Amino acid sequence: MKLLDIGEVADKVGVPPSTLRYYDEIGLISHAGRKGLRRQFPPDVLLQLALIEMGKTAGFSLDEIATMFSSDQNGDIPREPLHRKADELDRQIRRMKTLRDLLRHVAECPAPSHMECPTFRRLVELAAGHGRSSRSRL
Amino acid sequence: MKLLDIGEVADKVGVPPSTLRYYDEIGLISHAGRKGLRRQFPPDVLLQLALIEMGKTAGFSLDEIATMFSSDQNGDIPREPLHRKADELDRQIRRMKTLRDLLRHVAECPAPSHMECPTFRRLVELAAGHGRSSRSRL
DNA sequence: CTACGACTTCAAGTGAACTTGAGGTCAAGC
DNA sequence: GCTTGACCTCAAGTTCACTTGAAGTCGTAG
Repeated sequence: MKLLDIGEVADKVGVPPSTLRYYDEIGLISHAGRKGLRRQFPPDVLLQLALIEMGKTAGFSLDEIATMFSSDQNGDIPREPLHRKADELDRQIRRMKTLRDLLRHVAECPAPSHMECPTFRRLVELAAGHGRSSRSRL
Repeated sequence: MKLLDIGEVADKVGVPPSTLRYYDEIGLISHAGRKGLRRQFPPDVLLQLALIEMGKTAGFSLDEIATMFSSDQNGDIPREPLHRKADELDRQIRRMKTLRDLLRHVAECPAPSHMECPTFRRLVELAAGHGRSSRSRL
């Protein structure tokens, strides 16, 4: 398997090398060797970085992301936490859909102030109701 | 209209008063008076805070959230940016759905290492493809 | 009317996720 | 064989979103 220089990885995924070094340092990714001083990464790192980006988008900390996918290192997969994360994601997705609808509404609604628009208030209340069940520190 | 003490607001929305003071300080919310030294908030602040929570969940910074909904202060609503935010949310939602599916898959998949599971790789590649178009700093 | 508890300000501290800077190393192209 | 540019390390700095601490203020219950 041919290895990728840190610069290539950085270019391909669009993150600066400093970030890759940082991820390497905290053990989120790992290099498969060095050429001189330069870290050389296995191609799989591209997949891993895609996962990391996704996880960040979803609001997970690097720590959470690490534990999410480090599960496969030792072979034993803790299913419960993964299902819980998935459920959390589902709730988040629902809230984000509401927010999206809200934004689109605000963009179109002719009401002078959104707080006075019944549609707006209804959407927010709906969203607030959904959110109440799960407190997620971002 | 009856005003709410900062403590009541904090209890109702489940955030500490310190956070409310902070939001007040940066102008994300505003109080309608004081009773002694205590900030008194108009009831609308509850809606606003629900919006803020939603925005945070969606990965927006407090600054972005502020500009998103400060648009209605001066009466002129910049529609374009709102639609762009909504579109960004749509892409994010799609990525989150993929991540959710991924997590559920990982929880069930019997493969020894996820990186070796074709289903897993397909899902990640699919997600990576989606994500490529939009870079969102979280 | 006094004590209490929840608020107040202001400055400083915290943690996450990086970035930047100084000073150094190295492989590749000319 | 020397220059160049992209990497290296390590420490320190930055931003965001708060939290904490010290010292003080005030409305309400007893």
